[in-house]
This record gives sequence, C-alpha cells and structure tokens, in this order.
Amino acid sequence: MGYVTIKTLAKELNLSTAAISKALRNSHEISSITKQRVQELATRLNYTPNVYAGSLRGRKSKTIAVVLPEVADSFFSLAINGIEAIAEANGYHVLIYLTHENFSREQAILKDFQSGRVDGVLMSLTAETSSYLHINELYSKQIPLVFFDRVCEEISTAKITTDDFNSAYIATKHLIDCGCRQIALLSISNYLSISNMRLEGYRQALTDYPIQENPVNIFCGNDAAANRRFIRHVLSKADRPDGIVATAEKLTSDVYLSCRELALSIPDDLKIVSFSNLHAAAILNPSLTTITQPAFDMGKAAASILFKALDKKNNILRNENITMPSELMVRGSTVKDA
Amino acid sequence: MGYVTIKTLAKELNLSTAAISKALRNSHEISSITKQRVQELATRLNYTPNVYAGSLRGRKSKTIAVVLPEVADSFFSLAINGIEAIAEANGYHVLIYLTHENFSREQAILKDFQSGRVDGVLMSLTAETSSYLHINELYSKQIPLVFFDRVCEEISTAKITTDDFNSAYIATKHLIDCGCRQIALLSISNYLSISNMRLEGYRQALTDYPIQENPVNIFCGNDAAANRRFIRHVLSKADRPDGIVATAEKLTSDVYLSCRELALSIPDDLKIVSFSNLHAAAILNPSLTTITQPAFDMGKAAASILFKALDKKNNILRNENITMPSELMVRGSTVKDA
DNA sequence: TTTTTTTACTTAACCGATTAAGTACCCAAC
DNA sequence: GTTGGGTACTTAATCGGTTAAGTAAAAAAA
Repeated sequence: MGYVTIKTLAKELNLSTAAISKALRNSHEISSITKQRVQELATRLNYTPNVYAGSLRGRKSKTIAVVLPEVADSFFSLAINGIEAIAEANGYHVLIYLTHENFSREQAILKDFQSGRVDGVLMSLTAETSSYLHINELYSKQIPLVFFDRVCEEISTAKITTDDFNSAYIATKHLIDCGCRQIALLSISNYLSISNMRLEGYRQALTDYPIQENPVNIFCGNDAAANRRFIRHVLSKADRPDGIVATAEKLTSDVYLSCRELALSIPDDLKIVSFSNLHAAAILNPSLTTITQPAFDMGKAAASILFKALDKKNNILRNENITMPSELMVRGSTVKDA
Repeated sequence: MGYVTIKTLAKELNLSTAAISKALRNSHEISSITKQRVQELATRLNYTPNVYAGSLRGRKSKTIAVVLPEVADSFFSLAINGIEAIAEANGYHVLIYLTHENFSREQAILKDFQSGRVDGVLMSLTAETSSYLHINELYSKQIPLVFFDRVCEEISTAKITTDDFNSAYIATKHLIDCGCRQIALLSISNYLSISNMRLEGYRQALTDYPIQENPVNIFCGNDAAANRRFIRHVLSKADRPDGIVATAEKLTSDVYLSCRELALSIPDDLKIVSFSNLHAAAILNPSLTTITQPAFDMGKAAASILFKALDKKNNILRNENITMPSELMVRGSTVKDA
C-alpha cells in the first residue's frame, strides 16, 4: 500500500531523510542538482507530506476553525465565503464546525481545539451559550480567537459586529413611521449580546417615539415547529402586534406562513422587518424589508485580524470591538409597492 | 508554556508515559488505583490528547471530509446536517471544504487529503469538473470516497443520487400539462452526470408528449450577474420560452427578477419548476413549484455507507448507485393559486 | 603549504502518543 | 525449592517529518 513518505524518497535517491526534507523546503544547505532530483522524484511519485507529522513537530497546522451555529443561514454562508477568501490568500485551511445552536456541542468542539488541531479560531456563539468556561479554557491555551456577529463580551479578544443597537433602533423606528403601534420583537436568544443590543435598540426607539401600546418581546427557540405555533398563537390574539422586528432570518418564514394561515395581509395587517441577508428577500411575497449585514466583509475582517495575530509570534489579540454598518432595505413587507 | 501532555502527567505521578497512555485507554495492565489517579490528574490539568500525535501513530484521524461546491444552497446545507448527524453518532469529526464550483480548488483539496488528513471523503463535484485524475489519485491511496448528488460515474465507488432523469421528466411533463409549449432547461453544467440525466429526462418528456416548438437548453455559469443578463436576454426575445425547468436553486431568483424587470407574469406568461430545497419556496411571489430532493436523508445515506467502510479493515467501497426519490411540489409558479 | 571556510551533506534528537517486548515482584503449584 | 503465571509496571521502537549539531571533502585564504 506504498505510502510515499520522505523515507521512500531517501532510499530511492540514496540520501538521508534530512536531506530530502531540506531539499523540499529549498534549504541553502542542499545543492541545486540534488534539489532538482528530489523535486522530480517527489512529483513523479506524487509525494504528499503527512500533515500530522509536520504539525506534530512544528506545532502549526496552517489550519483555522470556523465555529458557527448553522450553515442554512445566509449571514453565515456569506461570512464563510469572506473568511475563506482571506484564508486562501494566506495559505491556510479552513475547517467549518457546526454547533447547531447546541451548547454542549460548542463545548465539545472547543475542547477538541485544545489539542492543537487548529492554529486559530473564528466563532459565532450558540443562542444557548450562557457560560464561558469552555471559551476561557481555550483562551488560556493561547489559541487566538476572534468573534464575529454573536460575540462574547466577557472574553478579551477581537470582536466584529454590526451596529446592532442602531440597526434595531432604525428597524423599529421604520415600523413606527409606517404606522405600527404595537410592535413585537422576535428574538432567538436571551443570552447573546447581539440579541440584547437589538432588544435595547428596539426599546430605545419605542421610548423616543412613544406609542400607546406596550412593547411585545417574544423569545423564540430552535424548534421551527414550536416557533411557528408560538408565532401563530401571538398573531391570532385580539391584541396582536401590527409590526414585527425579527432578529433572525429563519423566523421570517414562520411569520409569513402564520400570516397566510390566519389570513393576515402583509403589510396591511402586519408589517415586518427582518435581520436577513437572504438572497430571495426581494422575491418573497411580499418582498421582505431587511436589515442587511455586511456578512462577507465581516468574515473578511474577522479572518484578517486572526491572521495578523498568527503571523506574529505574539498570538495575543487585544480586546477590541469593530463595528460595521448594517443597512435598512425597505421593501414590500413594510411599504406597499416598495 | 504549559502544554499538558502525557509527559506532564507522567512526571507528576512518577510513572512512565506508557503507563499514562494505557491508564487513559483503560488497559487491563494498569491497576485501578493508578487508573483513577491518572484520570483525576488528567481532568484536573485539563489534559487533551494531541490529535496530530495520535493520528500520526495510528494512521486514523477519526475525521471525514465533506467537499462541496457551496454552502449557500439549501440542498447542501441540509445534506451537511444529515452527514453530521451520522458522523456524531459514530464519533467522527466532520471537516467541510468548499470548492466554490472551482475545479482547481477541488484538485487542491483532494491533493491535501492524500496526506492522510482525513479517513474518508464525501463529495459532490464542481460544475466544472470534467477530468478525474485528482479523484483517481485519491482513490488509489485507498481513502474511501462516497459521492452524493453530483457524482462521478467514472469512479468505482458508492454514489447517492436522486432519480434525476425521472425528476426532470416529471417537471417537464408538469409544465406541458400546464400548457407550456416552449420549455427551456436551465443547467449549471455541461459535465455533471446529474445535469446530463436531467437534460435527458427533459428531452424524453418532450419526445413523449410532443409539442410544436423546439426545446431550449440554456447553460448558465457561476456568475450570477452574467446569468441574470443571459436569462433576461432569453426572456426578452419574441419567441421566448413559456416554461422553465431550472436545475439549480440559485437560478430561480434570476428568473424571478428578470420576469419582474420585463413585466412578465409568473405563472401567466412563464411557468417555472425548480430543483430546490429552499425553505422559503412557499413564501416566494409567487410560491415556487419545486422538485425537492431528500437532502437530509441523502447526507445520512452517504455518511452511513462511508462509515460502514471505515469500520471494517477493508476500506474498499463497491461500485453502487443508490437512488432516492425526489418529489414534485406544485405551487404558484406553475399553477395559479396553488 | 597549512589553515580556515564553505559546501553538501549525515546523524540523531525531537514532537506526543501508542504498543510490542521486557522486567521486577509476588503468589501459588509441583 | 524451583518453576509457572499473573500483575503492574518500564523500556524502547515507531509514526513522518524537522532541525540542531556534527562531519568529510573541496575551495579559499593565509
């Protein structure tokens, strides 16, 4: 089963393994004739260095991990593309790990990183993450870590977010301007700082533009069916909201479907703004007013910061918050014929 | 800088590294008292075995790779979930690699696998993949490989697909039944066998239910903007199609947007069936008639077969084609008020 | 011509974990 | 009393590559 290793090459060429290794790494200690012979044979035998051997010795794997809740979300899939663009330019591999919004999965994944599997980590927290021991443990092993979007304030490192407070404020104000008087906020987490920021922005808007009725904050979970039941329940009450700020993309279709079931018209009976990068937003029925995040650029920014730390010997990332602007894109779910 | 290794534990407990290793793996050669002491210390110091060391020795990494074109596609993101479900049950890690429909990227990724980075590979080809040397090279290194959806017929291994011929046939027949007389097929590849199967199914339907006009096969590329221009061009001609079978999800929004620009009504002026698992299909304007693939189950099936091969010493996967049924879901893009 | 330097390697240690083979000790059986 | 066997370890080799240190021969400097 002829694995071609450095030994195979050495034997074939009557050289030591050290000479082969050096030749392949273009060391000045090796004559150019020998280098050529080694190169040729390596190519001919299709030699591929064993990653595990190299990483074991060098404590470097040229690999980073991206940890995120799910991939079926346009924000995350765009962010991945941004990350990969930068990683490729830096000659790094990208491993994608999915938590599926599951806290214990997040713990297990970070635990695995302690083994030195990756040189650095980019991550976006689970909606359930409320304790940070596992993150601190990773942090204490000197593995550089950059958060994006769903950041952990408690860890002192670089964090890329959008202006969540402001975005929610603008979304809410937009609904108020459109005539909404009872506005609900759909959230996916009670723990995430971005959820809290969005909640505060929402509240601030309600305070600044005082409207009669009470705010309605609705927490949704991970179970799409339960969410739908829950949303349908809220929308079928007599004092149902007339406006919704959805802080996560996946909640939108639940709202749309519930409205259809309940024969509520969007935007006549209910107006919706959703945090979403959905490509199909423009062709929904009606088209969806969104707060769109610069997902691709956020991925790029997060990766760039990580590689800056990896390039230096000094792996320590200083605590910094980088905020990028989101954009309100007004469409048919809040304004007729928009 | 305090990496906790087996040596750390050995020194601390005045044991050999061998004893530690055996204790951690619950060997009968080690007394239960010692085992306990080792376990305790390991937990206390948060010892994590170095993956690279273990994999180097054991030639097993307990890791599989999933290679796919992109993640911003509901089929692939669902398939990933199916794969991960099975992988977790088998105690394996899943690394996701994206080719971005780029052939040379696919080559580079497979080349990397030759280093033994992963124990097995699940993959779906690039739309550009027309030569299979890189796959054969991987295959010859005895690394088990299972294809799903975008399979490579030329490699003798397990392949999971849907009944592409039949699905396209049914989609086309559905359009004919709805009154379409000039039906276009939008394809993303001239190379992929699933594209060819779908093309044949489409042709067969046109033959079986003969209609006056000629078929219109349109090939689209990777550039969304170019696709949109191209589709708009086709739809603005006098003899434009009145029906479209889109063989890839991402082409749908281009069609919708082009129709909007050209003031064509769906389904009155143009009817569309798309191969798609888009969750939002039901809330598009109009809702989208789809051929929906059992993406999650296909992922599960592919992973299950791979693990069956990995469990045996015998890594060889026999050449087999597993076909799973797709479903036509009739909605508003072909039938009014569906 | 002798000494120094350079060139082009080789030897051997090492990364962290696993494991075959060896060993010291105790207890039991013949 | 010696052999046999089990227990609980240790020693050393190994995986594949990297690299510090060593060396022999040729080239350059004295």
